[in-house]
Amino acid sequence: MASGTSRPATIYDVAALAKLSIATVSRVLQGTGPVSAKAKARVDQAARELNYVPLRAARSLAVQRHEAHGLVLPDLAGPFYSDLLMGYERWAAEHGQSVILTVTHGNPDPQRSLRDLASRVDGIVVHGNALDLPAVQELRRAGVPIVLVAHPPVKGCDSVRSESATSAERLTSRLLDHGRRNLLFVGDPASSYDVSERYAGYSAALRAHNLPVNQPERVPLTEEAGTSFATQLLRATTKPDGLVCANDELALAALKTLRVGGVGVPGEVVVTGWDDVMAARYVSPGLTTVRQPMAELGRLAAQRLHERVTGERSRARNDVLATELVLRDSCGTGPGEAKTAVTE
Amino acid sequence: MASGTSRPATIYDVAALAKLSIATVSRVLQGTGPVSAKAKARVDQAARELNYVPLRAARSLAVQRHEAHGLVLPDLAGPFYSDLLMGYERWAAEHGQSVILTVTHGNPDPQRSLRDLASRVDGIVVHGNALDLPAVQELRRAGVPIVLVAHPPVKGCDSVRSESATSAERLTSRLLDHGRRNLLFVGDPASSYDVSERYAGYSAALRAHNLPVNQPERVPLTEEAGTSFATQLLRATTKPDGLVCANDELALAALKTLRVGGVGVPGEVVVTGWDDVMAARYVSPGLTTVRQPMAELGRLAAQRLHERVTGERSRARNDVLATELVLRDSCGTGPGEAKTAVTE
DNA sequence: TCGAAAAGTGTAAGCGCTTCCACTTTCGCT
DNA sequence: AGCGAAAGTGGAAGCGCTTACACTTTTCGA
Repeated sequence: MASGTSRPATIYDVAALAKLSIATVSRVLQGTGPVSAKAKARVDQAARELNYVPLRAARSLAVQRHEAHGLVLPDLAGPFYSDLLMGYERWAAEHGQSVILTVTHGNPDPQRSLRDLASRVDGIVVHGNALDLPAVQELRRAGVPIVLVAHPPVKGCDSVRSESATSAERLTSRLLDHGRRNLLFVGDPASSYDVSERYAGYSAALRAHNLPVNQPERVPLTEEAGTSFATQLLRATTKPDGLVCANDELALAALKTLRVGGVGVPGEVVVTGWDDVMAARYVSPGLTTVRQPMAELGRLAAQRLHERVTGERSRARNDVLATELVLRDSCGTGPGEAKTAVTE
Repeated sequence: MASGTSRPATIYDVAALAKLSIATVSRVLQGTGPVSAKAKARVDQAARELNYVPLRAARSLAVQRHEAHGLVLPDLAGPFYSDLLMGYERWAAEHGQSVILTVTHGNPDPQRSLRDLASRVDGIVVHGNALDLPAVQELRRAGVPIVLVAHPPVKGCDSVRSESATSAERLTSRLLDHGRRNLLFVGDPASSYDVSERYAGYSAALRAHNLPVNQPERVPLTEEAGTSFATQLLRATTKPDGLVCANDELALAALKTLRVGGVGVPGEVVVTGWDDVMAARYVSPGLTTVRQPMAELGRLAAQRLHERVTGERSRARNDVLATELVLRDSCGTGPGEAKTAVTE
């Protein structure tokens, strides 16, 4: 029967109740080593009776393993990181690993959080936007297995990311092929590796069309930045005929601001984003964007880390996952092009 | 100097290098007990040199404390749970607690995940949609401190939730006051405590206006359900003049489907949602909805759990946080009502 | 029927840390 | 100068678990 609020049962309690040694109890519960059916039954019974759960800390200490992964993310805003986390958690649960989350953005003392994390897990997955290189190197020096997400490969670390440059080039080319000649990349390439890749792809497309590569509009990847940039654009005497935005927040805010300001989208200006957030489907016109396989990215990162932790692989791997172009009306070339004028 | 890839340093290594006992090292590093300045300096130096980080498992075992919280969520889709998690993580980081996440939806073996979780943390915060009552009770019996989120109070557990019924009543009343007479609640109240409260508030408003309380449209809280329900509505001979939807996904999908189908919103039918997701601001007309203080809910849950864990409070508390009505054009009574016809 | 191998079990030594207790040194007084 | 208290330090006993190793019992083939 349940033991009320007394201190939780230990392996000794179980052993005593089952009239066996703690060694046998351990063997039964972990399924290691040989045990008689009789012993197993007695232990199982006793354990159930005492509501016994082995204390992780003690087990970890003994086996030198935590069965836990650390996941370091910059943030959780947007569906972006949540999906990654979801995918990760799912894989981890299926493989009996716990996941300990650390968010760096706004963290009062990331250094401390990291050290703390490192001492409770078998390995760490770090999102590129969450930590700078020195911090990652420090972890590596401490001997912690590391997998990088959305970060350029680092010697000795695995990495997992989604393809960016080529998609951005395809996207940009599409706009150019449909006659746009005065595009502008909105968003600061320096804000993350992913964004720099997107800008690189954008630039490549311009070059391929023999157009001069213009400087990006270096603004943060937020709705506020999108709004204020677009507001400013409304007042400008000469406008670009297309905005290739670094993410959907930026794109949505700009799109809406332009529309409200009387600028036709996609008529006068086309707009594209990146990430395919939910709002991209609901805004008018629908936002053309690029979808990344975030959950898959998370799953894969978890798997790669596990391989490292268990030692079943020692050569570093750098995976790149494909993205998907989602064409909607905001780029004026989508499948629903004809509908553009009518929508809403 | 960094120690390469050898086994991580232990407190013995530090003690040896500092020529002191492990007891003193521990005292220095944890800041407990008296130590001479000289000893402190030597230990700090040695620890830095060896890149020493105390092993959590060993510490946990010794002090009988994990300095970690478990957080059990049903899911991470939508901004909803992410924000909660964000708020939680933030508080936890500020107070030196790690957070271990478990997602139940789609979990191959929630039972196992839970037991596992329970043995690595000092307490657990459970979202009401994540676990059923028996599972919670089982945890309680095991003696784990528990805080419930968005769950009706349970004897002996703290709980934190946001106000629902009154907001729903206010929202519904507003529609009724503006002449709507044939409302319909969309979403299954049985799907969660929160939703049942919203329906209760909706019902209360109808009663207060001496209108018969009609049955809710019992559909899941998803975009798909919203779309198919609205599609069906388009074919119906007689339509409600307002949809009070249980969440934004439902509302957005319905709103868009109706619009595309030629039904005027908010002219013929008003629509409201719940949660204030990002898309609610970008859809046309803007979606009237209710915003919950998710991050604050997370923060508070973390705090309440901590109070329980540290034993600084033993009487259960049940907190209810206020929500905020966000009036937009979709309900036809928003601040921007005049703009309704012009928008987009 | 007998003996070697296999099966089953217990004892005890850690895993790396904290902390009680005892001990030595230093200090602040009278 | 001398004495009690405080400060500083180390020894050693756990915390709850796993797992070598040693031991006893079965099993089973010859």
